[in-house]
Amino acid sequence: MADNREKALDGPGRLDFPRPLTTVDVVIFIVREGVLQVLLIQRPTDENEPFPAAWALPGGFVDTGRDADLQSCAVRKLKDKTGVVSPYLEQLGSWGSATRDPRGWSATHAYFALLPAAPLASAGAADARWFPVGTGKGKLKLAFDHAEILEAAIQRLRSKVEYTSLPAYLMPPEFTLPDLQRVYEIVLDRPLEKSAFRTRMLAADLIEPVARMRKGPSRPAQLYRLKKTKSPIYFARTFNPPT
Amino acid sequence: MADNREKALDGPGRLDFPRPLTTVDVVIFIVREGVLQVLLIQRPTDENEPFPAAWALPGGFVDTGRDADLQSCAVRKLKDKTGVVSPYLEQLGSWGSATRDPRGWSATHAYFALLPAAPLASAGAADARWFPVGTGKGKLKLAFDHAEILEAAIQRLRSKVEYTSLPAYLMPPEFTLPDLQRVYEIVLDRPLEKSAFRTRMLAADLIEPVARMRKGPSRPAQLYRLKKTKSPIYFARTFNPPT
DNA sequence: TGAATAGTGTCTTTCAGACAGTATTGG
DNA sequence: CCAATACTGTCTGAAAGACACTATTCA
Repeated sequence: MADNREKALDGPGRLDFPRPLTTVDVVIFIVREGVLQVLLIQRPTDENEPFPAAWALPGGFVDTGRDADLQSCAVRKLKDKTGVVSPYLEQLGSWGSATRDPRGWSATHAYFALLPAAPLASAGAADARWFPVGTGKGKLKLAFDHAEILEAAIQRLRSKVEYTSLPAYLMPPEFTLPDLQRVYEIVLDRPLEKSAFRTRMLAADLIEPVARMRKGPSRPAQLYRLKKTKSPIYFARTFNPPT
Repeated sequence: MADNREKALDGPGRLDFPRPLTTVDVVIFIVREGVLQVLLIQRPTDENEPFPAAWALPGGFVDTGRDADLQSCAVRKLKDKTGVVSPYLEQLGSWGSATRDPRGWSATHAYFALLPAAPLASAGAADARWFPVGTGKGKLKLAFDHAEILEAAIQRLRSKVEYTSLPAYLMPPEFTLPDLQRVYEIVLDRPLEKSAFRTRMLAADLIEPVARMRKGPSRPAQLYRLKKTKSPIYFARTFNPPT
C-alpha cells in the first residue's frame, strides 16, 4: 500500500499528521484439564522492546501489505501461534490511548477465539504457554493493557455463555451432554441443573446424536456432534436468575 | 509480540513501516416524531475528498495531540456535532481493511450513542441531518462502509433492547410508562404487552415516580424519571419468545 | 354521558429449579 | 449385588402472554 500512502501525501495534504500504531490482539480460550485457559506469549527479552520478557496476548501490528482486513489479521495471528483456524472468532472491542504503548499513541483491535478441546492441544509456538484463567487471585501482570483486555474477554465469554451455545465451540468433535454441561459449568464457575440443561440443549436444534456411545466405568452416554450450524444459538433466558 | 517478519522490519526502536489511518465514527440515535432516527453528516463536496457530498456517520481521524483515548475522541466528535454529551455511549466494534477508504489502509473504531428525546433536538451542525432508520427499504447510500456500520448498530440496538433498559436513555427527563413502552415498540418495531411491560419495568428498580402527572385528553399518567442509575439493567428474559 | 387512555387483576402458558426415580454399564 | 453415572418424570414457582376489567380525565 505504499502507493496509497504517497497519493495521500500529495493530496490536499490533509493526511500528513501523526498516525497511531495499529495492532490486533487475540484472546484465545480453551478448556484443558478441567479449567478454562488462555494462551499468552512471552515478549522478547530485548530491553529496547516495551515490556521485555512480560507475558502478553498474542498479537501485533497490522501488516498493510499482507492483511486485507482486521479479521484476516486476527486469523493470521491465531494461526501463527496455534497452527489452527478457530471455529469461533469474534471481535471483542478496541483499546486505544496515548499511553498504553510506550512507543506512542496506539490502538489495538481485540478478538476472542474459542478452540475445541483436543487431546494434545499444546501451544504451537515456543514462546507460547497456556495459563489457567484464575478465578480471582493469582493474576499475572501482563504487558500493555492486556490484563484489562483479558478481563473484558472473560467477562464477555461468561456473559454470553449464560444465554448462548458458545461452549459448543470448546468441545471436541464428538461429546456427550454431560461433557457439554461440564464445560458450561467450568466457564460459569457454578453448577447447572441437569434436567433443564438437557431440555434446553436438545430443544436448541444445535447438536445431533451420532451412532455411538461413550463407554466408561458406568452407564454409557450418547455421543453428539455439532450440527453444521453457522452461528451460535441465542436462548431467550439466562440459565439462572440473574444476580 | 514480535514475530520474525516484524522483527525484520522493526529492529529495536524502529517503527517505520506504513501505518493504517485511524478514525472514530459515532452512530447517534434519537427517537423523534415517533421514529428512530440517526444523525448523518454530508461530506465536503471537494472532489479531492473521498465520497464527495455523500452522507456519512459523524466521525473522523483520531487526533493524537488532543485525544487521550478512543472514548474521549468519540465524545469529542459527538459533542462537535450535537453539542451534547450523551448519557449513553457504547463501543460498537471496529472496521478496518485495505479498501474501505480510497486514501489507504484504514481502521475505524465505531461507537453508538443514545440521545434523550428533546423538544428541539435539531442537528447542531449545518451539514448534519437526522434520517429515519428505514424499516427495510429506502436505504441511503452512505460513504465508506458506513452503511454496514449503521446496519450493525441498528442490529445491536434492537438486540439489546430485547433484554435491557437501554431505551431509558432515549427518554426525556420525565416520562410516563406508556411513553417508555412506545419507545420500546418503536425500536423493536412490534407491539409489547402492556401488563408484562409495566410489571417488568417497575420491578427493575430503574425509574422512580415524580410528584406530577402528565395531563392529556384522557386519564392522566404518572410521570417517572430515571433513577441515578449508572448502567443499564439487564433482564433475565427477552420480551417475547424468540422467533 | 362516551371516548380515550392509564392502570389492575386474573387465568393460562412456558420453562427453569428442585429433586426423586429409573436405566445401564462395570466390578 | 453395589457404585456410578446417564437419563426421565413430576411437582412447583416465577414471570410472560392474553385479555378483560376498572379508573380518571376531557368534551
